[in-house]
Amino acid sequence: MGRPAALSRKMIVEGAVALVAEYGADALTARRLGEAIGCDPSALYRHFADMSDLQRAVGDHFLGAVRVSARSNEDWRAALRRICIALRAVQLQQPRLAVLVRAAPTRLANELRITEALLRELSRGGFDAAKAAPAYHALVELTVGSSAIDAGLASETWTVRRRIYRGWRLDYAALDAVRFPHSVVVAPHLYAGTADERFEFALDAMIAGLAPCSG
Amino acid sequence: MGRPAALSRKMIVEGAVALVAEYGADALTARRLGEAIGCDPSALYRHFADMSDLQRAVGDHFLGAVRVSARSNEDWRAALRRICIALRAVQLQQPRLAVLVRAAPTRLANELRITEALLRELSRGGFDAAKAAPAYHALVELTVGSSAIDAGLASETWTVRRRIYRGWRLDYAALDAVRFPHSVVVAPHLYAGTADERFEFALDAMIAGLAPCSG
DNA sequence: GCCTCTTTGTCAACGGTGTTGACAAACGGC
DNA sequence: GCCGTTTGTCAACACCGTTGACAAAGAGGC
Repeated sequence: MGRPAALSRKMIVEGAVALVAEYGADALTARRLGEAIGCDPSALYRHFADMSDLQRAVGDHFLGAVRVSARSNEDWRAALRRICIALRAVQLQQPRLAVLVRAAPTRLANELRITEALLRELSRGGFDAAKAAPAYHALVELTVGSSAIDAGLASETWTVRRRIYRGWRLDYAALDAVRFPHSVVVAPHLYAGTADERFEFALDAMIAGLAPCSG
Repeated sequence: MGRPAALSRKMIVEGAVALVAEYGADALTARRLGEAIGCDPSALYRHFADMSDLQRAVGDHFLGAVRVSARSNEDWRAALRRICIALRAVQLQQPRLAVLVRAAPTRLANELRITEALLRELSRGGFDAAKAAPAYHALVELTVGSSAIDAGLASETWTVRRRIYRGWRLDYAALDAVRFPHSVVVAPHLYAGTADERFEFALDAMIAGLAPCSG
């Protein structure tokens, strides 16, 4: 009953995804989305409580790109590593949306799928329920948190990022060697390589620390 | 020469800090700050490039609360742990400002101080320059990233947080046991305890993973 | 067929944001 | 006393999320 709906949550999310894919997450405003899908901005509020509600739905849509299915002959550590790296890659693609996905578990379809996969691999690694939960939280905090840090530069090109990192290294190297002796010494190695490499180093350390000295 | 300055970066930051301390980081807008310190909003732009520049300065001010000086009879691991926990605590106090501090190294006074301290402790733990840098990045990514995740609820009371966590646990427990078998089993342990406890578990795992099976 | 109820999209508006450009005040140097 | 420079003020621009009143359009009861 009532006036027939010209819009739906699904249609709105699809329009929003297209908008974000083309113009970036900053373009995801009520007015721009309304113009893109041909409706008044306020019509969105008939289907979503507020913009953050819509943003969560869009963010979960992007999580759909994370492949979590088990692969043959893949160690549970390797599987955890692969899933976390894929999760991070998606977060980096849409940093603005990642902010909302990470603020609280959305418990939407794709997030649940990823959570289930991580817990599955931990179970395969011998973690019982009580031990899997803190390990899961540790992995998610590192993965999602790392994405938050690197998201700011994710939209820059590889060349620009390298130049920025070099600038930071030079800044640390130029510090007063009396007040900042260790910073000056380590400066050449700070922000070396890519952010992905730094994350993978941290991830490997975390996985190693979760299951110390065991198979 | 020129008209004498009634404002200064320092005065503005002090006013901004007072504003944030009293009304929260959301209150840190050009108009509200201008009203608080008795100047036109646009005057702020004579001293800061834009609002994010000002926010970085305010964020660094709050980092001043992190005590980094070495303590006697403190293991380097314990020192790293203590500094990271203190850094996280500050970030959680001002989550909105933390967003900017973590986006890129501000290389402002207090951030440099903390960086130097972390590198100092890693050096004490036997890390040479090439090994200290990735370990430093791993610790910062975990610490700052974890803060980002928990910041959303940091302003709630202990009671409210507990209720929210319980709601999430119940949501995971109520999932379809066929599609989400591991989630359902682990559900009672997800978001158990406090966010601080979860972070400290992750931090201990990370520190253990950085220096595996050694003294 | 009509009347009513409910849903849904439109419209205009409110209060807020960061930021900019033109202008005036107030100093130091000549 | 003028001149150039710095600095604060003012008004405005272009946005933002969100809300309340209103109109369109179907469903159900009579």
